[in-house]
Amino acid sequence: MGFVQVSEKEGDEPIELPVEEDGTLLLSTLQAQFPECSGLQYRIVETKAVRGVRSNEGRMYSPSEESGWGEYHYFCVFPKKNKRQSDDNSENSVAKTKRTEPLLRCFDLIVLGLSYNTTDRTLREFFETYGDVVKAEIKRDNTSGQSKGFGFVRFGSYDAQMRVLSKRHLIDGRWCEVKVPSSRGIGNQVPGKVFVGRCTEDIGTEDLREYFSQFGDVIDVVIPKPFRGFSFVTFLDPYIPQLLWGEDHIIKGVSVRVSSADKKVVPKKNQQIQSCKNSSNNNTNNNNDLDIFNMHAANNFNMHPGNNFNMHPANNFIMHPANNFNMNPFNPHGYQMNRAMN
DNA sequence: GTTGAGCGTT
Repeated sequence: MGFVQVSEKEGDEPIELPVEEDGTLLLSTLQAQFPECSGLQYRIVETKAVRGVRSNEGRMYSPSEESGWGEYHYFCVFPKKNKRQSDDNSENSVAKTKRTEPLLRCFDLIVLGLSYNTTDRTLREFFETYGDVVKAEIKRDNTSGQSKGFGFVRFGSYDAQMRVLSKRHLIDGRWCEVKVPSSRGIGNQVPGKVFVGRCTEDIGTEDLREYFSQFGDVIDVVIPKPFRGFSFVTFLDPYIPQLLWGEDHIIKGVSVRVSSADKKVVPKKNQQIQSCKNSSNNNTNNNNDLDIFNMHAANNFNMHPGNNFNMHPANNFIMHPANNFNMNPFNPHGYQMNRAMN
């Protein structure tokens, strides 16, 4: 039974580690002393070159059959720190930056229920306690100058924005709420779901899943049959879709069009609704081919253990399952149970 | 000068 001299860094005081009967050093033995270590190196005295120790399936092999580990001082190799963040492919590291960057972007928030006395200035002063206020504006009647009782506020940091969203604020004696404006056009969207237009027939479910996984966990992919030139992709995280719209997405050389997936009104069995296309929604997408989102298997996001929806900082006030749909700050009206469910 | 659910501009 022999020992190998190993130190964390070259030149450090070495520790002697026991080798196995077959002359190999177990990676587990090594990691018992150097937890993050993934391999060993040593320096050739004559050439001053650094060599790596061969390792396979948890075993490290001595440099030579005859002389074993020799008198070398071995030192540890650690995984590169920037590499360790993304453990698989480079696509994922792209995804991570893409995933957080748009999320951190601030936008105007609507402040509802304001006192008619509240001014731009008092509005700003109130929200400055949360962070840097870029803009604070009361909406007024053009002719009279009378406040309409609502306004807009914009923060400099996403952190502040999230702390403010969807909770009540006592401003000038009135309880007000801050929401994402419906003008952002997401009122009728299905959480986590995107409509992928301009698809070609050779773009299969796995192609879609593979491509969109770089932005977040994909929990469902649907290509309507017969083929109609579009498909649907559902993310676990309901925030992902709005990060994707308007961007170029190229799958298999095809520039597909990603937009919001809107709720479709599903006719009840004995109570047919004449036409979905004549319904009141005036969205420009031909994507009203959806199930009602909360009936779809892929959209049971409230129940999913890995769902971070309820964990979002903006959603830290209601944890009751029955309220989940109303917790999304990006949904100004709250989701409603469709009658097809009843 | 009243009221109290909603949704604004560039």
